[in-house]
Amino acid sequence: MRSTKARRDILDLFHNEDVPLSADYVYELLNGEYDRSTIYRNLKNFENNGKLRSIVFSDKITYFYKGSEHFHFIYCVKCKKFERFDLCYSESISKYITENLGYKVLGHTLYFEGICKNCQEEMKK
Amino acid sequence: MRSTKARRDILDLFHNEDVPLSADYVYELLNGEYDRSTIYRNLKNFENNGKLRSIVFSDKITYFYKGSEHFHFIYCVKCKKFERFDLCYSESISKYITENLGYKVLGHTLYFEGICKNCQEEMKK
DNA sequence: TTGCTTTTGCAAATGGTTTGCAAATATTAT
DNA sequence: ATAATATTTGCAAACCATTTGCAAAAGCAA
Repeated sequence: MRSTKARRDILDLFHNEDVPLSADYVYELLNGEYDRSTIYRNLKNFENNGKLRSIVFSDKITYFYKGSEHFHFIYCVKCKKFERFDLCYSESISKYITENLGYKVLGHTLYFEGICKNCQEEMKK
Repeated sequence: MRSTKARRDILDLFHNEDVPLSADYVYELLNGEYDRSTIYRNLKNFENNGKLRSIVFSDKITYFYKGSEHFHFIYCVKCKKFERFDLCYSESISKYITENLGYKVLGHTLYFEGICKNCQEEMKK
């Protein structure tokens, strides 16, 4: 895979980013400097070589995040923002699935949806 | 909400079904007797009144399942079938999110992906 | 059955994502 | 550096699950 300006710019966005980004949001963060197809293609490339991971929420949009760590998200259905949390019981569930159902587990997806603190305050007004 | 043949036929499919069904599969199971828009509209109706729940997998297709119970799924990426499992630690995670992040939790999605026993055998051949 | 409301089928629209292709850019050998 | 080769980009069109507008059909109460 060659190093191009588009790829460097896209990947840079994720370095200090803790929450998942959609292709469209990446496009906007880069001020439309690259075509959407370029963004989509490269996000997928990064996912294939492990630099990014992706998750699909109930809105059916793919969100990407750094592939180096393992964590999960809670999504506020009002303000549409994510927050990260690290608690995860996947290992014990994986064990259960492997031992009792015989699967070879490849991965899992876990996310919560709710209303964040700020939005709860907003709604009281 | 009125009782129509379409609604009765659609809902009947879920009574003895343990795994999630897509709108398209519902359409096929009913031999194309109803228009896809009818299927889509009614699945969404059922979800709104609690008769069904839905989950979106990484394929971005909405799958519906009986709303009466709470359970999760493991999906075989080879044979594309689901299997249900009931183990879930969502309550302790919910508690964590509520107490530490201040969210009001509305729901969660948890699924695993892997390769089922049969497909593992197949792959050995 | 009448009259009113909801539901259905059809066709067209939607929207995120993908793809074909020619032009532009990165890499490699000269 | 330069030319030769392979990859990547931008553009426009295609995809595909899902949604929507609208007129005809079906459910339901009186």
